[in-house]
Amino acid sequence: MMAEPLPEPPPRFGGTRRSDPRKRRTLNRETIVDVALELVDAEGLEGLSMRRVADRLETGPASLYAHVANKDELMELVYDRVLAEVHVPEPDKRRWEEQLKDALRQLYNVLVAHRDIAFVSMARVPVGPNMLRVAEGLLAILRAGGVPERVIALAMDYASLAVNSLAYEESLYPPDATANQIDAYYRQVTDYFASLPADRFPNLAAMAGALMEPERDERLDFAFDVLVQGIAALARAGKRRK
Amino acid sequence: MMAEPLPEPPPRFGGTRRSDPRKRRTLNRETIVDVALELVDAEGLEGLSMRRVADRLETGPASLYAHVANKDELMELVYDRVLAEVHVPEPDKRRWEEQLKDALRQLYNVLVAHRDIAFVSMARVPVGPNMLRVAEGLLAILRAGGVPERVIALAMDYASLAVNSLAYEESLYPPDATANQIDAYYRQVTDYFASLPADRFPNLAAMAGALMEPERDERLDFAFDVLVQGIAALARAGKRRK
DNA sequence: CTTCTGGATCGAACGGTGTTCGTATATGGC
DNA sequence: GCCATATACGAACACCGTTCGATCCAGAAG
Repeated sequence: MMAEPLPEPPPRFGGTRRSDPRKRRTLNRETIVDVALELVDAEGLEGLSMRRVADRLETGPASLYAHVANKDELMELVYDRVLAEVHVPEPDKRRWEEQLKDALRQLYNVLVAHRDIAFVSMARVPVGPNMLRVAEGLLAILRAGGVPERVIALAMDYASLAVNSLAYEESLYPPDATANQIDAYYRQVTDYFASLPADRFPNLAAMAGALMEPERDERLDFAFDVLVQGIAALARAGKRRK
Repeated sequence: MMAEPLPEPPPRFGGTRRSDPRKRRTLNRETIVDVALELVDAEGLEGLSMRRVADRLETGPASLYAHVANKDELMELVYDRVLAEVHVPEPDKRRWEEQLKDALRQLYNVLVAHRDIAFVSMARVPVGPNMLRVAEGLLAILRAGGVPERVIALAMDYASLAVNSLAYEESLYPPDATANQIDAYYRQVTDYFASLPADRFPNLAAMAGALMEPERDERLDFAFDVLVQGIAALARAGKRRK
């Protein structure tokens, strides 16, 4: 921890082109990404703008472009920084399904902890060092499990899509919403479904209650179960065909 | 087809507050959604702005807000308009898995045909009349197949997420990119993976080729297979537990 | 037929956005 | 000590969603 920095002294009398010349040469990719991640953590991607990053660094937005190609690249750098928190275990061939599920779940948890950052990797695949590390770890688990190469290729693709979109979807609930508020919203939707004309929407009206019942954790478990069981089933089929 | 409309006559001499008084009262939700969809089809969601919709209707952006709450609502209306193209078949209990897969695939195709419109339903669930109709149809198929209610609730959730995110992901390739360009890009990524240090990334380096090999159609088939097989497996498990 | 009124219309403006341009500046290599 | 070059950055451009208020006019009320 550093001591709280003193407030800025007033500028010299005769006009100041540089706000504080001592501050030069302090800008770099790393601090820019740091600040950008702070903004994302505080307000989500919507709160991230070049101007606000620049403000926090006491400079103008143009200065950032010497270190970062554009906002997209900055977001990808932030995304990879977040992935630094993910740890993928050493593969154990007897438990590959469980390991895969745990790893995906951990990935999900890390993403959700940083608001809607998952959106970044839905727009394009950000190939940063940590992304590579995580991918390497997942590949190791699948290969140790004896999953055929072709199935691995497809599974990696689909798994990353599933984790990222699940995380993104989850992140859209405002983090300060109480369980009561979310519950109230669900009840509203349920009531609406139940109120639909039963002749045109018999199934929707009948299942209104059931549709809204599953809790967050159950939905997640279901999604990862579907994913891993599906991969395992296709792995067996793939091996048989060989 | 109507005759090409004549160009606007020059305004009367003494200044014109209304560009053309005859044109009043022509604005309504439907035409606004029409124009918005045109813009999305032409340039994707990025090309959709209140100002450009207004321009095409020869008015100012403020005029739209009498018919549409905000841009989000407009996008949801466009999304539901797109879903009008989806037709879900009558359920046949013996073929529910195949029917489900076909329906999801059709939904996917319709979404992809309208650029990145799928993004709209990832941000929130747009409950429009066509969304209801499609949901009703999917529910009918799953119920006819004897899938337990709880599994249906979870499956609907996950299926819509999967279809929408697959469609969104696909839509990010610029539609005017040639197969050659996409191929070249893949080769570039493959080469990069292959060039990674084999001591730190043994699996990634070894599988570089295999990872990029699957074609679009195969990736889609895999995803929908995983989804439907996973649901079927959990449906069996759910029934047994009863 | 006139008057009233409430919704539709819409010019102007507010406060933001990403990015570029041109210029100023300070530092590393000579 | 000089200079090339990477960095810094004020200003501006071209957008964006949305709001405010004034204006207009169709249809209801009298």
